[in-house]
Amino acid sequence: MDQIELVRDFNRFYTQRLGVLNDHYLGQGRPLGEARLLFEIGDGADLRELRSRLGLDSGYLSRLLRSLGGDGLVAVGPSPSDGRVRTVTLTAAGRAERAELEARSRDSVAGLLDPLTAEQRERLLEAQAQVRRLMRLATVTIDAGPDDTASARGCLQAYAQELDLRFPEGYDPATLIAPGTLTDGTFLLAREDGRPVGCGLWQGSGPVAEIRHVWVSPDARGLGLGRRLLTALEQDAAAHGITTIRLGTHSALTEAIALYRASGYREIPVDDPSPYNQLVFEKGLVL
Amino acid sequence: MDQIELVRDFNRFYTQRLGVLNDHYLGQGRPLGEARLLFEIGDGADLRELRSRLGLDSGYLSRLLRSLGGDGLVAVGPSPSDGRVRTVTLTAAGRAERAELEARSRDSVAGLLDPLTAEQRERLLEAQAQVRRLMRLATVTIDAGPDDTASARGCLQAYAQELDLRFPEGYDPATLIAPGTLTDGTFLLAREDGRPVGCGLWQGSGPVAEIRHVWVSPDARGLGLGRRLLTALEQDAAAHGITTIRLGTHSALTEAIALYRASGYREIPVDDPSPYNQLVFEKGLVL
DNA sequence: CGGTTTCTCTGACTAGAGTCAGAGGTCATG
DNA sequence: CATGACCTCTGACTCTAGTCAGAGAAACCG
Repeated sequence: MDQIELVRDFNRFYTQRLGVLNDHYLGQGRPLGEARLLFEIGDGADLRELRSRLGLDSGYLSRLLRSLGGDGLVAVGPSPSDGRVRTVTLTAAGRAERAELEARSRDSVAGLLDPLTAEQRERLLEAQAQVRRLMRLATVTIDAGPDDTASARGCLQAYAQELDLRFPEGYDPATLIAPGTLTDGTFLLAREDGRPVGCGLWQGSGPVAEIRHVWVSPDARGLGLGRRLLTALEQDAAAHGITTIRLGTHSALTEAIALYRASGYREIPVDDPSPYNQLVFEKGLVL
Repeated sequence: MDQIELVRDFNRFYTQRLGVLNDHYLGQGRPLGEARLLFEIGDGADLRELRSRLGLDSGYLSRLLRSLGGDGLVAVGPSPSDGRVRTVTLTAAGRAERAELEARSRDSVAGLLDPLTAEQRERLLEAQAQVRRLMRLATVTIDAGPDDTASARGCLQAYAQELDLRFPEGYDPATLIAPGTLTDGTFLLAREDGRPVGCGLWQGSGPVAEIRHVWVSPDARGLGLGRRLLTALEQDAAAHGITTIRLGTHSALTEAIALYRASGYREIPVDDPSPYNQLVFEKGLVL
């Protein structure tokens, strides 16, 4: 079996097992759509928000809520801030039912873990975490785009804020590339499910260009996304005729430095106007 | 988050990702039930067999096939061997459609693997295999039962056959415990999705009892099922007042010997009537 | 050979999940 | 205060998935 078949086989296996688990804990009169809604309402939510979060038709949502309301599980009322919007909250009965669903779900998972030894459970969790990290990494998209969209600005701002915290001397946001001024180079934005989770850019017209502002959102760290971004930047630069890439970094950014070294960069003497670039690295690119 | 929540969280993550993958490749007019059927028909199958394999109502299956037949994808005809039974085969168009479904599925998985490096793919596959092994192990049930059911006899026969192959001197099936004669002791049968995948028994009335006939089906090896069976036998014996457990084994069974040593058994001098028991191990039980 | 069992098909239903087109209320704005 | 945008609700549908009861043909068994 090749890799693709192995993954498909695992997917089949896992959906089947999950189906058994889910049928077991949801098999209690309540249709799936309503059960999902009970969870998503949480401590009250606007219908508008629920609709977009669950991707439901407004008529369908209305009907689901009426059904739940008929069983006394939810109460729908006007939003205090906007008279057009309606908010839904769980009643005591609704919270009880949600708690029962939660408990059933927990029980069915507990039943799964029960026959395993403590060490086997650890191994299962670690393997699941590994699968998840790699699948998250695989589904992050990296695309070139303008550096002055809201998402791009958000990433760059987060980057600046983080450096300001991590550098003993702080970080002056004016050091950032001015939005919209990147003409010789490419800005790459990484997204997970549409949400921006990282960025980076390269800049320069000659045979030598510089990589700057490589940043990965805290909740997407440990996936290997920094490396993917770096590789994507190198490939894009090489495709634009760049043969040597440089980058400067601060000695406080130890993980970044390790990544650069592991990616084939070698340190060169510092000759850089920026006070933050305490180390400079260089790598030759081949197309 | 505790272990149960971590597993639930992974399940949510994986179903969501799988949903995206599946919607992508099955999003093409064909309802899920019919698509599944197209796969399961394979190179022709009896309706009776399909029904039991997929757990379908006979009326429902009939209708699904009529719909597929209306699109010219399948042909239903009488079975050559039994006039009551009908067989269904894929037409050329049906094979083409199935191939297209397969290709879409493969493409969507290939798209997932594509951004990963070769090493990351390896790690993903290994982690998936690990998850699968542990989940298989966790869902195997081990229950005490009579040793003369069809399932039990099947396991014991397979055990004898395998020993006959592995022992240079062969194995005499008469050495097996005679079915139905196990009075002092317990026969345990391991099942995966109802299918027997292993067995084992302990026997003896005194404070000392013997574990015999521990066997794991080849397709369930590497899961850790041997250890689960051994532990289950020890616990059952201890619960019946046994304080010392012994077992004899053959020097050709190296994995079994390793398992016994790792499980706290220590070798004792051989004092056993069976010529196959070249080594004897012993372990004290605590309730 | 006749009765019983097995297998398939048909018709009549049900429930869940979701879509679509308005109706009518609420809000922001010129 | 009129207008358009926004939000929710209702009624009328559709499609999928599945259940149930019974009819009719074929096979099996004594």
